[in-house]
Amino acid sequence: MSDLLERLRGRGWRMTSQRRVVAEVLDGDHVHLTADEVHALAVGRLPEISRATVYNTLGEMVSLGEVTELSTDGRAKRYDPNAHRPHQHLVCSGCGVIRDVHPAGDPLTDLPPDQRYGFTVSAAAITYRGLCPECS
Amino acid sequence: MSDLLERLRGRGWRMTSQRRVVAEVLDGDHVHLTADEVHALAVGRLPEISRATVYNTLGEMVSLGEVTELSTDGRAKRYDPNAHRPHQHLVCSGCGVIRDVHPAGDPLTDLPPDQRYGFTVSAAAITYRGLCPECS
DNA sequence: TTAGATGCAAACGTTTTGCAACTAG
DNA sequence: CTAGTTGCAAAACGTTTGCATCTAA
Repeated sequence: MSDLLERLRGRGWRMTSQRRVVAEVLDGDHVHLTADEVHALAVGRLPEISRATVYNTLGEMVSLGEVTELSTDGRAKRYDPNAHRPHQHLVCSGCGVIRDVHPAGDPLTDLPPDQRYGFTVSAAAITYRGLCPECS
Repeated sequence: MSDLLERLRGRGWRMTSQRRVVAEVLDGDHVHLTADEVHALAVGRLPEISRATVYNTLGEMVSLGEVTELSTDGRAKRYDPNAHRPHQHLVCSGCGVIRDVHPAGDPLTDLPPDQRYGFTVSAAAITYRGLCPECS
């Protein structure tokens, strides 16, 4: 729980029941959900919410920088409500579930300038892959 | 160039003109291509090759472990023929182009056992993000 | 009151699949 | 000869968009 809703409110973001429910669903869970999973859970609280609104809302949260989009698995994107605290991801190759992990050090500092090829490097993400207890 | 074709032949993989052309196109280029880009280049050498065959062939190469699939950007997957030599990726947020980089150290060793949550961790990939010289 | 959010359904880009024809071994 | 591969077209999948309606501020 990282108070996503508070942060969005604090930014003066126009609040609607749909947006609140999307934020609550995303923030309440510690695994990272796909857009469709968010929609399924949101429907439980607000039956008339549409898939398009969920997609649009998630996209806006990403643009605001309050949510991170994870394209880590080959299938649907997953959304991470924990955009402020630096962390990395542990992905199960079997079921696609994602856990946050916090290895030591900042990966950005490990890429020497002579390996940046003129790029302006601004972020680094580490994805650890393996099998979760259930899948192994 | 990493002799992808040789490796595939060495595994007794049934060789056809389509498969050879896909392997050549993928291996000949140092940027990492999308399936559609591979198809476009393959058509230049073998006009009747179909999109489905390119997709299937790339998928098989991935299953064989000779090619790595990169879902790094929100768009189409890209394919990396260099599945042996350990390396990381530098992705342009503007145009999606991907470069190989070789930072020091093995990221796997940076994830302590108490952060593995029962997972059998087998791989770690670092994605550096930024803007390439053309996009910045 | 009104700029902006919603729901619907249709479009979109990427990838997979069913099936008959073809071909490497 | 035959198991495995191909091309085609259509379907599947995740996601985005156009537009009329509705609503938070």
